Amino acid sequence: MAERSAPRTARERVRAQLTAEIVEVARAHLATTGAAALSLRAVARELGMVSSAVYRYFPSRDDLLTTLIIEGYDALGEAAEQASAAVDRADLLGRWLAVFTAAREWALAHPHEYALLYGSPVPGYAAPQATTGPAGRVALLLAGIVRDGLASGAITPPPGDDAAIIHPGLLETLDLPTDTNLGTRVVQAWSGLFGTIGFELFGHTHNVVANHEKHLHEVATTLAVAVGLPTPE
Amino acid sequence: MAERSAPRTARERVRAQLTAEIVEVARAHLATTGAAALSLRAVARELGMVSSAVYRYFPSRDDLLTTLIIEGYDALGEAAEQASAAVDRADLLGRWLAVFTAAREWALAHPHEYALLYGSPVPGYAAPQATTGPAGRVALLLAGIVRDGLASGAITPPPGDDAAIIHPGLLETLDLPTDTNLGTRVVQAWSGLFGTIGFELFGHTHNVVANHEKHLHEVATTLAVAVGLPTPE
DNA sequence: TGTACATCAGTGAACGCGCGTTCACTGATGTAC
DNA sequence: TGTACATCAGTGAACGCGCGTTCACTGATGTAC
Repeated sequence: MAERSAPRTARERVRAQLTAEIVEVARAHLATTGAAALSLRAVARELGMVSSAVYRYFPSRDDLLTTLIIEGYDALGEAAEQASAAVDRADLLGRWLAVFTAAREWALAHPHEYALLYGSPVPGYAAPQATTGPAGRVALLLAGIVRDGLASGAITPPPGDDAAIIHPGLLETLDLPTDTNLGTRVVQAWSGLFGTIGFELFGHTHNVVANHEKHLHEVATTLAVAVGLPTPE
Repeated sequence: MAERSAPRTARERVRAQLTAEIVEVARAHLATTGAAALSLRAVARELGMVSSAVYRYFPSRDDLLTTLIIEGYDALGEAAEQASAAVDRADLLGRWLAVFTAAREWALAHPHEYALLYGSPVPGYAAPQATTGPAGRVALLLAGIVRDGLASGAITPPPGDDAAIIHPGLLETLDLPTDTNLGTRVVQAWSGLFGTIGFELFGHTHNVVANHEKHLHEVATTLAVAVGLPTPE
């Protein structure tokens, strides 16, 4: 709850570093064993410490998982944010496509982390409140692009009644109107993005899609049209 | 490999029934424990038999999983097919929406089975060839609606180059043209459907979407427009 | 119809494995006076 | 600067658990003559 201040003493510095090392090893194990099989004992073993010692750093296996999940969402979110920020701010479609592409690339580079974030819930694990913030970063990015388009007049919002579909508090937070379909379409784009990535990663489009990169580009473009973004021709 | 003929002797009938019972209990366990934690021993226990006896019916845990997966895809596929067949054949949008709605309802009624089919791959399990057929039933349904629309002239195919994105053999099997974007859009609709369902089921749209039924309806409509289906107004 | 043999279902014990978590403890590092 | 005490990291043993799979076996069911 209360944030620790920056480590002062030597002991605190060592502690912070070892905590980070545990997370790092756990993340590496994730990449080979998968989330459900992630084992505290195996992580401890690799670090040359006895399994009970890990409990000085994480009160339980679930807390270690929570850390991995939060860091995963943050890494993915940051990759998408950077890719989007590298594009001319006025080029809405360019930013939109950059988010889609960056998310896919991050997922391909970290397939097991992706599965931890967007695959089946880990049995016996309930995600705490702390994960919801980082989980929304990519969606926020997409909503931000749409908001910019609205402000500049580039986007003509599709007719609809978001108030009946989307949580009103969220529309307010995102600064989106309640009497259009924009919020619904943004959510659709968000789940469409990760649905497409998931299908590729989990093998559902094996022998179906021949060029996944081009396919995601098409999906992103179609979803851009759906939110009213102007596309060339 | 070679298909068994219908059971003749009493022993064969008993065997077929007990095999079905094992699968049934395993499916029930799935609904409470999740796929990764599904245990042969627990299933045997519930059936009042010793764990090694199950090996008379399934050579390994993975084979039991495979059976569950195939039956899951088939149950979902059948639900979607029946819902679609109940609609006037000429009402393309109606059939389309029926498939979306039926898939969501099946998923809500069988969340753990859904997770087994569309969630993260079970660690250490590789899906055999036999699952790919049943896995495609819903996609085939969507493609069939689009094909009907093409044949009747109701659909104006979106321009594009499916040949560069979709496996050409598949386009041939589905009897779809190679010089449009229809195949890509059908795949997008397919992954968009399960992406949306997955987001709902796995809690990603908690505090985001207030009315999931309406939301899926909107998503389905947007995707219908994307494949060129005529929609009212 | 009756007998001899083959097939199959189910048992019970065992192998070898790994897991999360607790607890009393030793010894090192930090802090207060 | 030196000493007495408190804090903390890491140890090692243990608890209690469940898992998939193998194997030699008993006894019942089916088959061929």
